[in-house]
Amino acid sequence: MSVADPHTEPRPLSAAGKPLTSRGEATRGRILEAAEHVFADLGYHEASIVKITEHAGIGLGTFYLYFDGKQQVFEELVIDLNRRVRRSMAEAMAGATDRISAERAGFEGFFRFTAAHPALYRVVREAEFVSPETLRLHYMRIVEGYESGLRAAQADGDVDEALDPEVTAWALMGAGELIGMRYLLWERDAGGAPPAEMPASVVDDMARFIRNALSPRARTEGPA
Amino acid sequence: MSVADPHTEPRPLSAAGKPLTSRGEATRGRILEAAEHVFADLGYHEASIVKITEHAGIGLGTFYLYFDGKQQVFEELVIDLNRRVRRSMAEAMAGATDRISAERAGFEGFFRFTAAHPALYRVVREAEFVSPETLRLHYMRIVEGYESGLRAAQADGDVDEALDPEVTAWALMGAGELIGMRYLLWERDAGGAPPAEMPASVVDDMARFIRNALSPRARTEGPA
Amino acid sequence: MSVADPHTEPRPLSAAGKPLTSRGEATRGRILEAAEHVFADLGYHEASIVKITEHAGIGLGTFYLYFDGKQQVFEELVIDLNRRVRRSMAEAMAGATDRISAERAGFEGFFRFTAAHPALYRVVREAEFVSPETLRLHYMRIVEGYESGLRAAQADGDVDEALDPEVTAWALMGAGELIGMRYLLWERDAGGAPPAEMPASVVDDMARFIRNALSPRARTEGPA
Amino acid sequence: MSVADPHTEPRPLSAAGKPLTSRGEATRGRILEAAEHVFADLGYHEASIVKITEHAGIGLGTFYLYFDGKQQVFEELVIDLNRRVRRSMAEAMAGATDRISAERAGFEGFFRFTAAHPALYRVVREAEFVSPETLRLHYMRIVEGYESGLRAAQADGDVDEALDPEVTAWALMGAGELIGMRYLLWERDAGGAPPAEMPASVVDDMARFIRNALSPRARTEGPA
DNA sequence: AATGAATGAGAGTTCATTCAT
DNA sequence: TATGAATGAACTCTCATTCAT
Repeated sequence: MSVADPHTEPRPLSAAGKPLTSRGEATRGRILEAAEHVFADLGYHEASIVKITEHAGIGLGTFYLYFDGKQQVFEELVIDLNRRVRRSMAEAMAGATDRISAERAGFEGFFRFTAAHPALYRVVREAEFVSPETLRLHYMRIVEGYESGLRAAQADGDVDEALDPEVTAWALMGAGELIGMRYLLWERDAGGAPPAEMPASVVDDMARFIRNALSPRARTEGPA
Repeated sequence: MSVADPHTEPRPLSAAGKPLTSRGEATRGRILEAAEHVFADLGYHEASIVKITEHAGIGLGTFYLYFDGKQQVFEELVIDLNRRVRRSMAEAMAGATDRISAERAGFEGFFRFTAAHPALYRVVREAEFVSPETLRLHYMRIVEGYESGLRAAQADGDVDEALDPEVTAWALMGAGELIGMRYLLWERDAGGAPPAEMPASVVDDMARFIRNALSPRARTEGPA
Repeated sequence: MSVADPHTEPRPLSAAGKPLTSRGEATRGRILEAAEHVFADLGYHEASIVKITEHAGIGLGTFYLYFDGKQQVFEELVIDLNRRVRRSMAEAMAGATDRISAERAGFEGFFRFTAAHPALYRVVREAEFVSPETLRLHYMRIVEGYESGLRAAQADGDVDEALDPEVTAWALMGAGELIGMRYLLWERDAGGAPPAEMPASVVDDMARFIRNALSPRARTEGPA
Repeated sequence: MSVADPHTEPRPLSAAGKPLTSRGEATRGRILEAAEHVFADLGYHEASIVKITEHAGIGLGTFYLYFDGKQQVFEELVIDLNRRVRRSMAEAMAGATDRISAERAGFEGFFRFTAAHPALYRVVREAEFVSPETLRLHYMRIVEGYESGLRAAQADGDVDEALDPEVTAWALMGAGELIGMRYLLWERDAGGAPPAEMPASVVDDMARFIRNALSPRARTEGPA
């Protein structure tokens, strides 16, 4: 599993499109932090601009100096989240030597991030209010690096050549995401809180599933 | 892929908990139809009771004779949707003789349903407002039959014994669902509309992925 | 304290003004009983026709066969209450020989009734929704007998001739009523419930107050 | 008759609990004025927030910046009314030299206030919706000063020692209140409007009643 | 005589957004 | 650059009343 470079820098502008002073940039940052906190806590619709600005310690009107509205700040947050997920995955995969262990490491990175920000991730997944385009991009960005990684591995003979890299990449992404929802968000431990990290056994089972699915196999049968 | 029996019948009651006359039952049905339409069109939050009752051609107050509120109709719709998804899958799998083709058929049934009701399925997946319990149940119901099918197939030697049936079932569910989102909801054809059915090539690629992941393999290496 | 004869009979008619059959009369009675119960429990505005008919064990529409609406059934109830209050007072005063003890007995009758139906009495007193005319009549009916009783007692030399009978009657009525509110409705005993009867000491204190106010006095001073 | 000091100052806060700017304070004041007008005109239940804000000439949402809801403005109004009643009574009693004339003056102050705001006073008295605690406090505040005044006068020998000061205070309060209702609210003059002030003769009669009730008397009989 | 499904005006309340300061 | 008072459209929900059965 590999992902596209998540280190592209954002370009901070005011809502009117003007470049920001350093003071303005600081205010903008505080709003984003507050927004992440509030959205994760309350979900998109329960969150309100008043709550965000109160949490940020600024006046209500100030919000509109930096953002066009609720939806816009949310979309920005999704884009940022996407960057962070991909970074978490990229870092986890950095030391891997072969394809199979890289895959496993990638998912570990993904699960680690989800476990660290469960509420935030849930809000994004349940995002009727993110524009479909943004949501599609969110997945696309993660999947596209994955897909080219698979292609390369197929060329090296590390991954079954019969698999379509695109469909396979989406399938694995979906598998990983639902596993994350199932074991990190919907599972409650004794205290009622979601577990702090993905159980090792689940990661092992997932890795075995992936290895099965991907590794080249001696074919004796005819085509599917 | 197998699913728990989706043919359990609902028992229509008024909001006050009383049994319905046939006239009442008809009205209730019209509300549900209208609600499905409106939710699919607008999503949960943009939908409103007024829009639903207008669409149903009834008075506003009538809605509250049959449902406690917006959330309750929605949850009822999700439960109904779940029943229909499972029926669609069960029917598709009915004729399959071996495990691998049954799996493929199950996903074809799933994709067929999603393609037929793309907006509705999207609303359910993006469902911050469904109670987490309902959402979890939605997946659980689908997955649990799947899981026991895997167990049985493992006993018969048709599926790799090294796989954990639970994790595998969730992984495949997630894979199928995201594939559905990707190729049915987010893909737009020339006319801007989502495609009416899953392209055959994608189904083939998915089937190959599943066969790889599940079929037993001669093991020469040690454990992962 | 004396009161006008409270034994005048009501004339049961349907909402359309027609005389009732015995079956209809029974239904009407059940509605009135249920209404008293529900109004006392919930107050005027929290009470609803549905609750009343449910309590009466009849259909919703049936209510409108016997009453014009919510307000009408309430006014009827107030009139009935008035009759019962006056009866309770009249019975208490029946055995009294002299004026002073008759006064005391009258208040005891009044307090006894209030203690037996605290919620109902409260609802009537707090009756923005009773037509002002009905409310005025409620007090008038009680006070008018009182007033003529005072006049007679003045003629007999039992009550201070300098007092205006009308003003005095209203003053004593108000005194008694607020004492009732204070010690029966607003006072809560240990268990949180209002006391079941007026404490004897309060009745004694009240009686002393009345005796002071009413009994003729040797006048040595000039006029007030 | 004496009353506890009614000059304590209120501290205006927004609904969110924040201190107000002078502009905010002005708006809040306009809402209160409008609310008093509308409540007095229509009673509690017929009054609505829309009517209040329309009368105040402000937007609907503005109301909720200053008050939590209908009930809260109303309770605030009752508290304010209570303060004004007590002030009116205190001012009337200020010049009185002896107890008896102080009592009379107190009632004159009370009647003057009721005559000036008849509708408002009626709404308060008929207040099923004021929390019982608030209503009880309303009376308590007036009565408690009254009661201690009676005690002091008993010590000085100006008031009959045999009377219980508490019961007597409530009795006189009730007497005065019902007299107010009777002659100021329920009495209509030729033009159909309630009289602008309490007729002097009624005040005289009331004063005589009070003097009788309170002044010490030579006792030759045994206890009541 | 009795029913209860249907109605819709109107209630209280929220909150993203504007704009004068 | 920052503010927060003001706005009003839109929401969910209630319930007295009607009327076809």
